[in-house]
Amino acid sequence: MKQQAPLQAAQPMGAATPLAGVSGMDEMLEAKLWRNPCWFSFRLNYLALRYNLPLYDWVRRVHGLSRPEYVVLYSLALTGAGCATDVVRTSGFPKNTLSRAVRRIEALGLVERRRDEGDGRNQVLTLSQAGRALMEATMPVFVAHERRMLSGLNEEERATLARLMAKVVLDHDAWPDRIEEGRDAP
Amino acid sequence: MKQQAPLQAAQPMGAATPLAGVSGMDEMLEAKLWRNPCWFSFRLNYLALRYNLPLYDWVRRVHGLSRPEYVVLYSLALTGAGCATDVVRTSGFPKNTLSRAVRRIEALGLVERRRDEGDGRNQVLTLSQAGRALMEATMPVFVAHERRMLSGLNEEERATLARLMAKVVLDHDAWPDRIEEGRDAP
DNA sequence: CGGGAACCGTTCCAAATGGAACTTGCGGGG
DNA sequence: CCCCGCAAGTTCCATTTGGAACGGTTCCCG
Repeated sequence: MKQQAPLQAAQPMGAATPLAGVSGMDEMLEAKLWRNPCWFSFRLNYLALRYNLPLYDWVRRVHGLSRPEYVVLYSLALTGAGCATDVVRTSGFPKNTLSRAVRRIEALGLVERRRDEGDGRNQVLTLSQAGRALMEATMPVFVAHERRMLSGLNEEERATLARLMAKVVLDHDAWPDRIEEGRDAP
Repeated sequence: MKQQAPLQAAQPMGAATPLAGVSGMDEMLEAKLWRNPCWFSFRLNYLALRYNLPLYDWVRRVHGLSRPEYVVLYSLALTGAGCATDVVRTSGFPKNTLSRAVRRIEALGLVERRRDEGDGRNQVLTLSQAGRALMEATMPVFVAHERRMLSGLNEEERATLARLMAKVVLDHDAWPDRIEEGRDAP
């Protein structure tokens, strides 16, 4: 095949070894897993994709809701109430996208929105009865898909994974939101 | 605040506990971390977002490449060669999006493409010299951002995280690509 | 007080996106 | 040997997306 030497893998990356015997394994997948200086981001993006695509496609076919719309509902189901900006900060969707999403799910009668007394800029969103019913019908599908994806891990491994990922998330305000132009090597 | 009881958290979710003292902590972020039956997918999506948005915004501003375009280049940098479908399967972008991406980076002289002898359907992509130079200039920025995000973990924790996430990824063909209509409780 | 900065949500519009249909090339069973 | 099915890439086009600019509100500081 005469392939040029790929960029060297930089860091040895811990204990992990290639799992020698996997034969039908996609060559590119293996490279991204084991010869990738950005090992973390690949795992992240790959898993996120395999999680999101089937579920949000299902939500759209069965309930006619887009991903941002469902994300707003989901967020409200967890917190009980919140404003659009809370969802912006915890989901990363741009605020205009969420503004549209809120308008639509309000029109569908899934959420109620009222101005926040005391701060006229905010508007408080809450699930309506219909919204709550929708969430109770759909959440089990999300939970089931997640469990299936994690079924290769035992209970202890899942707990460790949850703990480590949370530890990373909790550092979040040390990260830049924007990377400046010139910097190639900091 | 009179918020309705959120959907119950289903599973106790391992050892992890709320980290009692975090005060300025966003209420919704905390709910999504600690009172979320889909704890895994939230961590996944949140981290992926905080990783992707600044970096791909930077790539676009500084090098004028879209995310799918850069993903193709990145994939080739790791494997040396591959066809568009390999990238589809390891990145999750739809194939028409990647088709456009390949066309553009070819026009920019960053990749070369030739028909695969022996199977005329495939086309083999390889980085050009310019493409390789671009990757060598930009990868360090990606690596640095990833390291910064993981800087709260020590070496051993990072190795554990890498191992566990890889273990999940390697199960990938047991997962459904599509979720069927009727199913609410399997 | 008063003016400027920051913040929330909305609107506008050019550009990216992705589902579906299409083209071309391989392969396997009558 | 020839169809029919399937896989890789491409094209088409309606929809979604998200950057930028805007209006209204609150906060801060002189």
